[in-house]
Amino acid sequence: MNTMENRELARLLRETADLMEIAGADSFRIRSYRRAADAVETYSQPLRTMAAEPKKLLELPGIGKGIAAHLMEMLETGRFSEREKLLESHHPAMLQLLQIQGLGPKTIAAIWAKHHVATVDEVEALARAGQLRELPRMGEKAEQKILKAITAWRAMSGRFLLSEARRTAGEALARLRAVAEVEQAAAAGSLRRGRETVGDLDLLVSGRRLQGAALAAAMEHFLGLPGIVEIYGRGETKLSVRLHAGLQIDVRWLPPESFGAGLQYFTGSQAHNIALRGRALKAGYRLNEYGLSRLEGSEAPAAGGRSSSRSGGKAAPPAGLLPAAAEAEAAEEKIYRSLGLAWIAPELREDAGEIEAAAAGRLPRLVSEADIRGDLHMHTVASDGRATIEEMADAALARGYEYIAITDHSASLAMVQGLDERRMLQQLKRIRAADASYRQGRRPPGGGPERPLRILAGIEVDILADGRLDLADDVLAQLDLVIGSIHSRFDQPPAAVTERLLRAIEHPALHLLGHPTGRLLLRREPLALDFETILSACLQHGVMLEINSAPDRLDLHDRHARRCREAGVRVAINTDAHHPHHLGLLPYGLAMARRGWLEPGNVLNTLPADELMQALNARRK
DNA sequence: GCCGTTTTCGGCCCGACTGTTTTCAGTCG
Repeated sequence: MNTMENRELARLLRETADLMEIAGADSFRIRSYRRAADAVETYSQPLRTMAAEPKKLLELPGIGKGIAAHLMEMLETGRFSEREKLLESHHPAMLQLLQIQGLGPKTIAAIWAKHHVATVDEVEALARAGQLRELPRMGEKAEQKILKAITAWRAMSGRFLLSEARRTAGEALARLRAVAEVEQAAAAGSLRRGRETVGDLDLLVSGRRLQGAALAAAMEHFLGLPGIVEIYGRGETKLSVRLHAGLQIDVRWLPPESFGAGLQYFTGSQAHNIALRGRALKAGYRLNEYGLSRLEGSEAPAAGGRSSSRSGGKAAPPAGLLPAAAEAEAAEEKIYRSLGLAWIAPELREDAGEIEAAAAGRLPRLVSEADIRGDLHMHTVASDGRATIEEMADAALARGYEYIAITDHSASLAMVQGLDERRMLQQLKRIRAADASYRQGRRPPGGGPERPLRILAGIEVDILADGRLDLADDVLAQLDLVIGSIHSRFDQPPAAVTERLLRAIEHPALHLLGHPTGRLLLRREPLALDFETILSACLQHGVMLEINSAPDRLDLHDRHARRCREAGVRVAINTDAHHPHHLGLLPYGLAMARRGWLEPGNVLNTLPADELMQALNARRK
């Protein structure tokens, strides 16, 4: 029986599309493969369950006879001959080269044709030797750019976006929890702290009957997790594996009475733990992963010894990124309390003042999912979204939101058929009509009483190289919300991008600055912009910043979020939803907002609808 | 390759920008 998951099938299709691109295949054909990959990945059921009825595959949008046959081959044999054929004439390392900013299929093909070279290391050597510039339309500047991009790529490789890591952690934890003797299972480490990228996963398990043969059986069961390609280490209490994608997972067993202490210890960060242990020492304690104990001369373990509480009553700890068992956090809380500290949210544990604040009782009341009243950045079929205004509105109602803003792309993002003035005005009419209907009250799709939803009209407008916005002022003036983003030439020097943003901030129509510090994608180096200057310009002009929760990008850094708080510049935490289910991806942006110590008052979309409108209109005066 | 049909072919994905050019190819979104 084949175990290929949808994600794996989608990956093979995408890689094949990449190889086809290097091979110079027809671009529409390539696009079909990519669209099919999207369809496979977002399909709700595992395709392997449909292997018996190949015809059902054809019901998926973007999958026709050709790709259905490819999928059947993969499901039945685990192989994909079309891809293998391409790999005979092309090198698999080319797929990595495509991740280098500025290196595209044409250049990669040209390098191969001339030098028969395809790995990152080899291309780097060519560039250093000044041999890349011998290729047509390549010069010294381009060569230097590629060298820089390789450095940036190296810095990011080996780390995984929070969204990917979180999804994998969810699957891995589910597998552990399926074992009867496992009473507690939680993710610790940088994932729990909500870092934008995660190096590896630390999973902790515990259970009173989870020992001896039961523990060994549980570990064995875990090894059935799809995608494991290597077992690094396998001891009595620890298991280390590597997944296909390269992510490493460590599973650690802890005695039940140490679970809280272990969770604290393995959540880190290291700097936080060092500071905390220092504080413990001063107070006469020793803190390690097994608990907090008095140093000699004193008895009575202070905390971490038996987390007893089977209370079941929920103390409702502040919502973290991954819902760890409430009782585990309660055990953690004991440790902090014993050290004279309030429990510190994982996102804050960076030794960045959180311990002092906890001691003084001045920890922020962090913004949480429950505070968010609406989403102010979403796309529809008018540009590159997958759903209509009404479908997005229904999804928002189902989440209990009070308002949304429809913000499709403007014209210069031509690939997605962005809106020009004429189409924006048509879209505006549709949004106003939908608003008129939904503000009267609607029953959420899942049931429940009728509730009103405000639908604001907006645009994600492109900030051009000279700082102009790419829609006419008289059209922008009719919109409730204008988000300015840069969609091209992020490889401009930081000073040029800063200048570009500053010009846009002066534009009276702009409310929100999207991608304010440069995108943090796996392929990209975060841009070092002059953030202080940007912030003071925002403050002066009443422009706010966006924290974009889209899974492949976290634009604002935590230190920047914290500077927003200090400077009094509001942020909006939006999902950039292209599909109704993207509205549920809020945690990625929230984690960053929380790491930036943001409180509800710092966040635009925690405001009630009336106050939100006031805040937006204030910009106009 | 897929899709839709005015159904078995023709349309689908294009503008901004850079570095290389001297008119435009390649990359990105």
